[in-house]
Amino acid sequence: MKADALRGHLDPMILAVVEQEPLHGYAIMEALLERSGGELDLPTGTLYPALRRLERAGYLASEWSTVGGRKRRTYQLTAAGTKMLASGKQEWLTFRAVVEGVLRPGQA
Amino acid sequence: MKADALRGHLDPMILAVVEQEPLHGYAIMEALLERSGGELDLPTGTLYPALRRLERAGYLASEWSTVGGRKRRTYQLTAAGTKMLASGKQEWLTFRAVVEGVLRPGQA
DNA sequence: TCTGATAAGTAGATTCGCTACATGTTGCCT
DNA sequence: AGGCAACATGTAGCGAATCTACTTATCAGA
Repeated sequence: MKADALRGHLDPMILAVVEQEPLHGYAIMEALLERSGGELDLPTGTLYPALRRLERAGYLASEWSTVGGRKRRTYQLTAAGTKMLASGKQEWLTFRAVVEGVLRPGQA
Repeated sequence: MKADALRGHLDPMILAVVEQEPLHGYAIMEALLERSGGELDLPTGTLYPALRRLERAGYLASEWSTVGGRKRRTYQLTAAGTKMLASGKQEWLTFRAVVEGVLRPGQA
């Protein structure tokens, strides 16, 4: 999968994996990897800046903790993040309709 | 629809609209607009550079003509472009599966 | 002891869609 | 006659987000 296919779609995906329960960065990476069937293996240089961006934007809130001698920053959805996720899901459906309307992926 | 959602997805869409018949730039814009149900209204500063990029990459070939006193550059798929389109469609399916696996857009 | 997994981060490059601008023709409306 | 919308193509430069490559540190197991 090409790198910039992800552009603009990563944010809602990150929000989606912390929807059920708060997770720390590394766990978010693993969750994305698992939910995508092994396709979405984000480099840390993508994920960590993205998390900070989402926090700065007010969609995530973070908290430090230490588990087994390792420091974790755990992220959870804010109210704004919940709204953002909902609208992100909606925008995905629109986007999908646009691409498929143009691409007609059924046709060989 | 956000601007950079399009990133990496525009190329196969452009190739798709010239699949059936060669079209000139302006007609490609209109075809995209129509097939997307009015959602995909590309600025010329996006489309024309994209067409040149696709030609430089060998996926499109162009030819000048004059119709009704107006100059047109008509683009058609090359053999490489046809292959690229096919793999682009395939990649779209993978991408869609990844996003939907993570997003679960069915869930509110 | 050394490697791999866990954990978080930054710096800098690249890419591409965008805004804004530039140019010219045709045809319709007033 | 004049003006404006639609037709038609293009460039320059900006900005944002993902990437590669690197850094730091702990812990478990071979």
